[in-house]
Amino acid sequence: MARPRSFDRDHVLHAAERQFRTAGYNGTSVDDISAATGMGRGSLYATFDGKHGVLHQAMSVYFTRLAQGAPKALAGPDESAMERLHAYLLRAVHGVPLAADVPPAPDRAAAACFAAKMAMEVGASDSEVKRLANDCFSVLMTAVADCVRAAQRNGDLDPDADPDDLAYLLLTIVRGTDVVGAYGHSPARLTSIAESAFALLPRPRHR
Amino acid sequence: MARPRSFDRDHVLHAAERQFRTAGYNGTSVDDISAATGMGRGSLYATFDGKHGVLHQAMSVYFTRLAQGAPKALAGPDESAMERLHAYLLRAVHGVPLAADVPPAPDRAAAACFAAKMAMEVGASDSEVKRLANDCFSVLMTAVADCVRAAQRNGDLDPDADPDDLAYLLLTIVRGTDVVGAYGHSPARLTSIAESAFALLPRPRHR
DNA sequence: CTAGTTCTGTACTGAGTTGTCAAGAACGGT
DNA sequence: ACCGTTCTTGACAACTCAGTACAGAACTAG
Repeated sequence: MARPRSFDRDHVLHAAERQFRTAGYNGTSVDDISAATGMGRGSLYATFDGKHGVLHQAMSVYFTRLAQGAPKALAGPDESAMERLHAYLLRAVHGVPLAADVPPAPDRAAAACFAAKMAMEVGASDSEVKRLANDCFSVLMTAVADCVRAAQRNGDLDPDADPDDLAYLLLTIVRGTDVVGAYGHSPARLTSIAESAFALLPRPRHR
Repeated sequence: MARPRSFDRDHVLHAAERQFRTAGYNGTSVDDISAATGMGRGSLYATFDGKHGVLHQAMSVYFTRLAQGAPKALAGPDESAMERLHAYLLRAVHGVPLAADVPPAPDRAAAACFAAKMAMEVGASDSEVKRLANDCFSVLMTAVADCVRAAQRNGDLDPDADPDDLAYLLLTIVRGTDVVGAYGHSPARLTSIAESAFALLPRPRHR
């Protein structure tokens, strides 16, 4: 009946995410988004209701990606829960990739968690961004806390430790890695931080 | 001989810092800076060379503030080194205050480390910002690492732990707290994170 | 009091920005 | 083949912004 869309919504929001990540929200104009996505101004406004809308929906897609990826990366048999936590910490060194098949990022500041970066920049004046970022965090929290519980069941972590507290701390470290990475520290240094964190996880009391 | 300045340089840069913190670099216009500082456009350009200059010099002042405050907060007798580390972690919950006598911040996103926030937003495209932020980090690193060494001397921390690694990790956690705070988590939650981190610090091997 | 120097306020320019609109293009049903 | 519907494109007007220029104010040495 009508003319079909000539773009793929997810693909467009993906490109917008990359743009927002590299230049920040206030650092990208609608024309930048237009260039990055290939969509014209008019279509952008009609489809996403301008910059605000593009950001919100891009964050929503990002959330979906996390909600699928994080549990997949962290769920599994109790025996290998510690390995998964270890791998998760080490992967944080390279930042959050745009997609599974895309190399994480050229410069480290653009590799930070999209939700975190937007929350830091405009979260104070845009409560929707804050809410979306919080949703992303919650999804990660659940996945990490579950993995911590698995490690506890397997006797790799102190069963007396509060798994939620531990998960909060681990995610705080992961987000902190984004910041320290933005300072320009080498991947080797970030790896060393991640390893230190892993080494300090509370092991079960000896015997 | 000539007309004297009618403003105090440090006071102006302080006001600019507050503005940049709350609205971000790209979110504040020169007029915003003018309004926040009380200086006219002309004077701003003549004195600081525009927005770039204001940011760089504001960060420089911030660096000076850290370079004085952090060692003061973390240096002291070995016996109380652990207490100082503990207090430092807990203070991070409320963010970095604008000044010693000013309450840290209204909303938590503006309470994050000024240097870190700027590095995250524009560090990728402004290497001077990256450098200044790194300087801030280095100053903190030295102070924290020294305090860790003091705690080790006093037998409160495992002497086999690398003090630099530990300091990097602690600062990563502190910066991560800024991010988690920006998500909107309660101070109680942030305090819990800080306490968890402190509890996991490596104690000397029993006996 | 005057001359010289530095600072301040404001108006201006050119570039860049946002959001809107209308004209045309691509489709499917009839 | 036509028509209604939906999408796209490009242009447009109003506005904001960064940076500059200039005229005048504040001050002091002599």
